[in-house]
Amino acid sequence: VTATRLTQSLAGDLRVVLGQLMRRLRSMHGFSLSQAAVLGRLDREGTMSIGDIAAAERVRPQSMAQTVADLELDGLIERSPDPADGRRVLVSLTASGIATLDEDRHKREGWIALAIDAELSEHDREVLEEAIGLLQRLERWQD
Amino acid sequence: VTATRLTQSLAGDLRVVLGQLMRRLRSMHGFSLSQAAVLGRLDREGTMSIGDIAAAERVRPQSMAQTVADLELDGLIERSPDPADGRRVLVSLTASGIATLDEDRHKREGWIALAIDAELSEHDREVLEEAIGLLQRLERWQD
DNA sequence: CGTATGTCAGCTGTACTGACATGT
DNA sequence: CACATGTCAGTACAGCTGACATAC
Repeated sequence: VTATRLTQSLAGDLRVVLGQLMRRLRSMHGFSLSQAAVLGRLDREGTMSIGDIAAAERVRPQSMAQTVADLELDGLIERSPDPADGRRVLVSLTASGIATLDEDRHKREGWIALAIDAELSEHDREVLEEAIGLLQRLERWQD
Repeated sequence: VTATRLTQSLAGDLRVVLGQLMRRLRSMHGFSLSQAAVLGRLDREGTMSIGDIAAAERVRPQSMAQTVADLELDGLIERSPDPADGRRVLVSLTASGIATLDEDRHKREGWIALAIDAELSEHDREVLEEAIGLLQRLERWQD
């Protein structure tokens, strides 16, 4: 029932590097990490509702509503009611949001992606992809 | 210079699963994740100074001082001056801290370790170990 | 009516920077 | 003296829950 000492070390190393990565990710952007994540996703996937974005980012709708509200204050996204369903709010990038995203990409946005391209071999990328699947399984594990 | 669309997706998936894992880790414990991390580390490595713990967890000494102060208020750890260097503060588990850690292990502590033992094959564990090294390289990458 | 979507308010946890006291 | 260690105060960020309004 008890985890082995070796597994505990592995788990500890994982926990520490997760924390480091999260903090480095946070510190890299002019806007916040959550905001950058939303901008990038809208750019990749186009207009989405708040609930859709929340589901994709795996946070509560209330949390995403706040992030989207912050982005709207900065003029980077635009909200409009869904003509087909008055409850839904459609979120899309503004011209200013697209420009900001482009500009930021040349500096700091997409940092993980750039690091992956610069640092990892093809083999490494395959290992990372497999490991992401493992991490997802761990996250979903129930005692 | 620009990352490929595929790498961007990989990076996005990684970012999302990192966030999920961090949040799940946080929600699993009676005490906070940082507190649990410190208790576990003291148990594995014995008495350490605040600076030592901060370095191992890769956070600033000021942050660790706060975590340690919280644990002291709960009576789970004990602070004592280093007889050999009056600037240093040695931190060790109290009897109550050891008891709390033991008790919690049977419920929620060491959750990642338990999940790894339960969910991952020997091959998976090797992949994870390799991936942790890759994540460390990514974290240290400089543009 | 019940259900779904989004919002408002308040809270917790985490770690940061800058300024400082004290000990070597 | 300078340097190291730790602490205090203030700030930023991220996400949560509960209560609620509105639309289907």
